[in-house]
Amino acid sequence: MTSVESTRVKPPTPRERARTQTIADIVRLGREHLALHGAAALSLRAVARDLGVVSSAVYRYVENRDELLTLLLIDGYNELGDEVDAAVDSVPESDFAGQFRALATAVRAWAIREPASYALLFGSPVPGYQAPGERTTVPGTRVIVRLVHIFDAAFRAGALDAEVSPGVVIPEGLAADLAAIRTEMNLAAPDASLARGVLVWTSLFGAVSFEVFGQYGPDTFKAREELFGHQLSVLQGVVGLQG
Amino acid sequence: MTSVESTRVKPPTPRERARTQTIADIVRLGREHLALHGAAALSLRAVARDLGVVSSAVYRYVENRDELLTLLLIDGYNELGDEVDAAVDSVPESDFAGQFRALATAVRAWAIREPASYALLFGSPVPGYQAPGERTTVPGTRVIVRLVHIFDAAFRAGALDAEVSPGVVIPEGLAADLAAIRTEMNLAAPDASLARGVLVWTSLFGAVSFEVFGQYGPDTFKAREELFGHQLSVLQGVVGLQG
DNA sequence: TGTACATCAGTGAACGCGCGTTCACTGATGTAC
DNA sequence: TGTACATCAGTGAACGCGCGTTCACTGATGTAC
Repeated sequence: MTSVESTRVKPPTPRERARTQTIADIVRLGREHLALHGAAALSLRAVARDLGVVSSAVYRYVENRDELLTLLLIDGYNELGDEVDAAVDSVPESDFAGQFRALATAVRAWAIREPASYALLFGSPVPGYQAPGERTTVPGTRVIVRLVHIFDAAFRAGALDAEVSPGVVIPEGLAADLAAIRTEMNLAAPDASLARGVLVWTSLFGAVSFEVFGQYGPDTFKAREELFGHQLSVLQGVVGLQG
Repeated sequence: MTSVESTRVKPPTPRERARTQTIADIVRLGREHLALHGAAALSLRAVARDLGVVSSAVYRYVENRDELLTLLLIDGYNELGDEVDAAVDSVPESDFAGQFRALATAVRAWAIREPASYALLFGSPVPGYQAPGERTTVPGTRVIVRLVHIFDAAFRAGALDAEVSPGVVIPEGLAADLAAIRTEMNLAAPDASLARGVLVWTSLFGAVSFEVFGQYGPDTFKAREELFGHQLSVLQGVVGLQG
């Protein structure tokens, strides 16, 4: 296919650059609209208005409303993923507990800064919209993949206490699920650690969601950063991460 | 006030009974609509259609769209609260771990059965809608109040290990928040136990939300009841609940 | 028990609004010779 | 370098739709005497 080669070799034409820029503008304006009115009220007409263009013009760039939602989903996952990666990368490789806390803190900071995008990614599903797995799975799993790799690296380095509470047994079906995950992600940690890792994952997002979605109420917790920090300490203990 | 006394003494007139029934029908139809199209798309016109009545007629019963949302919110909180209460009450008073598991299992069962109501109560906030605290706070706190009382009763009975991990300290601001909660709810448990109780609370709803909102993906976990049961066992350990 | 009046539920028309999406079109930008 | 044609961005009108809310009204139900 000559056309594929040529698009790689040739620099983008002005028209192509304009097109890329316009799509980026549409995503940006979509996010603003999301922040103000929520995903269910996201409208192509409103984005067109903000873009200074007639409503039918956005159909040159986006197939329909659902595709705009998909673009926003991917954009959100990648922004979160980038910030999480940067935060984790700034901690020494051997400091697994520090990496875990950096990841969690980055998730919380992004969620508080971008509550509408966070709600789109981790809140109630948008009625009538189904994300296309082939486009969203990879960006959508960046945080959990990174988290699992921190735990697994800690285990391989002997920094993960796999015998936190030997009394709890892993039932058969769960063990099968965990075995499949271990194979697919090429992990070394035992069932007990993986299962606890899953709980830490859900607990982290549970804590962030409660805070972002206002479940704590307006007055009950004033020291929210301290609360979150304490929760991280306890979760560290849950998964047996020393530090 | 004679009118107040008379409304208490006299049996309701047919008209009053019809009115009560119609409001109940509106709430029921509102919930169906919620389940099908989500909170943001909840419309008085659709409810009126289902009720077999002209759209303006519902204004005899409900002030506006926001009030219908409030009714649905209260209805959901109370249904969940009733089921949680029934589940906990069916466990012996001395079996604190069993009570905790009964509460958590009831929350999960209700959430899976009523995902749209669960999303309204615990998912992303509805844009443009602010719940009236004076009407929703009491029903909205039934589950956490019940959970805290299980933990506190366990502590008073000596069944709560308050020294689960002595290494973790409670920072000053968080301690102040916890002290206020202890006073207001008349609790006996120490800071460490209360703080861990908060984490257990957020973790419980985090796990349920991930499952109900589809964050686990379609295939990763097939043994979801086992996963949840295991998570409860670990959370029991987190708060130091023997059993 | 019968009548006069008040209360209430429900009607139907109307207001102004925003939405997603299609379509034929104009005019500017890019490409092939 | 210049011209002819193809591609593309954006326009403007239109389609059919549903929404929240108001208002004057009709007719049935309830109440006071």
